[in-house]
Amino acid sequence: MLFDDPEFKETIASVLVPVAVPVAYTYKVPAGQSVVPGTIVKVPLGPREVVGAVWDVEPDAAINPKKLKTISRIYDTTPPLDDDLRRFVDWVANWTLGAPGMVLRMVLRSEEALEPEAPVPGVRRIEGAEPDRLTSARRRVLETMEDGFAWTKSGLAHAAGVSLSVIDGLLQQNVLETVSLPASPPPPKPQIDFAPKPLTAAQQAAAEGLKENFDKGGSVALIDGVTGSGKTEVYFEAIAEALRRDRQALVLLPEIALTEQFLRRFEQRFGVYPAEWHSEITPKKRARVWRGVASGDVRVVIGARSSLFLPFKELGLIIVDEEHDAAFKQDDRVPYSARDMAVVRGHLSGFPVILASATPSVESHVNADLGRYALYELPERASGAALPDLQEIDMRTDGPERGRWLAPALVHAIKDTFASGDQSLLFLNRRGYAPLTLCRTCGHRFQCAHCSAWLVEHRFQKKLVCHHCGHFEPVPDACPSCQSKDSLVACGPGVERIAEEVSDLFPQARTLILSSDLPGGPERLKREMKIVEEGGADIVIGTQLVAKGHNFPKMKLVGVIDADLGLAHGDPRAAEKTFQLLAQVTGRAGRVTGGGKGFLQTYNADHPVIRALLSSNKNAFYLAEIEARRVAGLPPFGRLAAVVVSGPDKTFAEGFARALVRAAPHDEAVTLLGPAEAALAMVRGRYRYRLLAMAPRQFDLQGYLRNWLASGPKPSKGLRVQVDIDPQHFL
DNA sequence: AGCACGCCGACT
DNA sequence: GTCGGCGTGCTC
Repeated sequence: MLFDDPEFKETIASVLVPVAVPVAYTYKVPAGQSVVPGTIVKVPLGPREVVGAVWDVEPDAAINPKKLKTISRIYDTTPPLDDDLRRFVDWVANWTLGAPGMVLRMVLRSEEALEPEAPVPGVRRIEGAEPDRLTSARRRVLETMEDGFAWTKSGLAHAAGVSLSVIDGLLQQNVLETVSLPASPPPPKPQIDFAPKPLTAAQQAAAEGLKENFDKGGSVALIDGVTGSGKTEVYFEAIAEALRRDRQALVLLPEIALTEQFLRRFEQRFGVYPAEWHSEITPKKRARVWRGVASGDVRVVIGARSSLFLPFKELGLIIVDEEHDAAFKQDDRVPYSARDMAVVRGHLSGFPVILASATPSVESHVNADLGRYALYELPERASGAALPDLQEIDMRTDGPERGRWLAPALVHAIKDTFASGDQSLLFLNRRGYAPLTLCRTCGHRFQCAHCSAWLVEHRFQKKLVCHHCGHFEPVPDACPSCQSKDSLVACGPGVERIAEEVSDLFPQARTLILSSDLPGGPERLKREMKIVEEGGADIVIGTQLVAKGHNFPKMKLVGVIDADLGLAHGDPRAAEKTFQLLAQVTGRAGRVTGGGKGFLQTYNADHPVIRALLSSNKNAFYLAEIEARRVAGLPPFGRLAAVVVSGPDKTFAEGFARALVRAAPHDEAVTLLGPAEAALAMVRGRYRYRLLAMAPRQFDLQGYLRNWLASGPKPSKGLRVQVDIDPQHFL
């Protein structure tokens, strides 16, 4: 019988498609062709065709075979996704309660990469052929081509100093012929011993320890080093070790803005630039990096969180720099934490992962403390310069007069710094002139019509702006409520107001504001950053964007205008975020030349975050956080799981959370911390309610949540369940 | 009538 | 995530 003949037997395969469905779909494999798990394919899906990957061959077909469609294309020039990557995709999907296909989508982000690189059209000399007339331009072209190699048209025109039409003329006369140049050659490999820097004793010890981690499969190391202690030099040695072992390495950075200087430092150490991967890479380069990573031609990638899903051929190391940074969390589509998933990928594939930060997150600190992570501390600046001398200014007793924001002690320090020709940085994480405007007569407060936040006055632009949704309106002459004229007062300071006070106090000083909303956009900001770096400003007033990346060699003084800002709101990470931000900012003082000074203006001099900053004792901060959690009756760090439930429907989110509490075993209570991180969610304007639930690890949250989502009341549209759990405990 | 927009469900 | 179907409501 025909159907018993193996030649004619139809084979089927399950294929993950980039769609939010919970299972892989089944397709027929075209006759005479074969696929393996991981093969990248194109399949019909509804009215269109999509790229997916074979997840299983010969599955038990659970669907009417008559319904099956056939795989329309098999990408056989691209290597199939390996077991490790497929396990990783499944793991992340389960972890985030998302569809595996949506995770796979992050792997297959460059459809262009699946095609072999298009050959470059080029030209070559036809042996012996001569042009009818040898003009000087033509002679230059032929001389340039004497080596006999093929050239691209534009490259040749440029090298010979002629226009393209000269080349076209020679082609016309059959002196040159068009050929296909092989696509661009593989990028040069990093040279392991190109220019290693001499290491301090502490750096050397850390580098040695990291090398040993390669023999302990899937281990995690935390490098906790103060600003300027040379963390980068240490993990460069780990990259060198990965390269020695013929493995690829990946460095994750939280922001694109940080890549440029990293690329330069890498080039100085290894002699070549690493491949770059982030959202602003052009599609062509993106495809080239994807292919290179899959073929093994690319050995080191430096990228944003999405590079975690690249199909490395032989990945052997991931480094997460600035591991505490919230930018590693993706909030849309598949919500994942790249830092945590990096740990997972290392664990699944058995290679080391390195987390690095001057201010590690509390969970990483705890993991190191519990011995789950190897800890390497770099306590000193590599240059030997002392850390800045930090002092508090208690605003209750030593504050400025009414209507002023700089305390006398800080003004004095700025004066001294200015007199000795050094720079001062005044840090205030608040854009605009004043965070609140109200009417002196009737008490009217300017509120955003859309989201009820206060409108922030921007005096330069003469606008009242909502920092949550972007809504703005002109500053009116009269109070809209009582019509009184000249009765509006600005309450509290923003950077613009501090700048006003500074110009008043130091009219001779060159003052500059660094804030993301200045007219002129990113280009102007870049220019001004450079001006500051080169010493072209004496007093800089900046928001949080001065905290990272840039080195200001002449910066000798940092004054934090309001150290309490950010400690107040209901975000459970408020203390941690404030500590990290202020530690990074005050760490700038004297970073390059040493001998910096810092001042914290505070009304909460007893707050543990302020105390920890002043004592330069990070441990005091971590102890305080751990204690705060104990006092609040929450499960300790390192032992808990958390789920963020968010959606436009308060009733649903709360019902969900309550059901979660009820479902937990009574002695392992799930704790609710709602509405947590609500501010962040609302900034994005998508969710009105957000709750954070926590449960101990023994409680199967994923299983419970899946079940609940499937059988509970129908969730309103826009509901998101986001898992925010340190996965270390589940590995 | 013709079409813009929003919501909903299917997609193997 | 993306598409088509279908309802509502509005107009050179």
